[in-house]
Amino acid sequence: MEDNFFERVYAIAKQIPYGRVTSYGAIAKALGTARSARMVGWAMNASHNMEDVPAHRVVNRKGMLSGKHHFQGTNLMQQLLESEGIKVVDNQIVDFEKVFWEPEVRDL
DNA sequence: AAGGTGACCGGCC
DNA sequence: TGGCCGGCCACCT
Repeated sequence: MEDNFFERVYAIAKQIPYGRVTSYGAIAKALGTARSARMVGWAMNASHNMEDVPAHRVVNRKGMLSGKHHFQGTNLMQQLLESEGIKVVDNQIVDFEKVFWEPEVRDL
């Protein structure tokens, strides 16, 4: 699966610690393509096949569960986050700044 | 090959 | 984070 860009995104997503979340832009930035945050989201879309990718820990910069609509259950994403101790209210992560985790920038 | 799309971001009102 | 607009990059048909 080392075909392309997706692999990069997955590598970062897998590094997200338990009980922490990050944003698409942060991942994009770590990849060196900060402006293509959209591409990160697109990559996450394909992450449905990758069980190792905790896509539920990836939200937009506002801390809103923008991608929850793409999960199986309507509230699955929120359930997973709360299960990790992250408070979620109205599709928005509470204390987003506190649980936010910035991925390490790895230059390949 | 060209055009459309997307789980976004930043800027501005 | 109230809402709208443009840009940006890779993927798909």
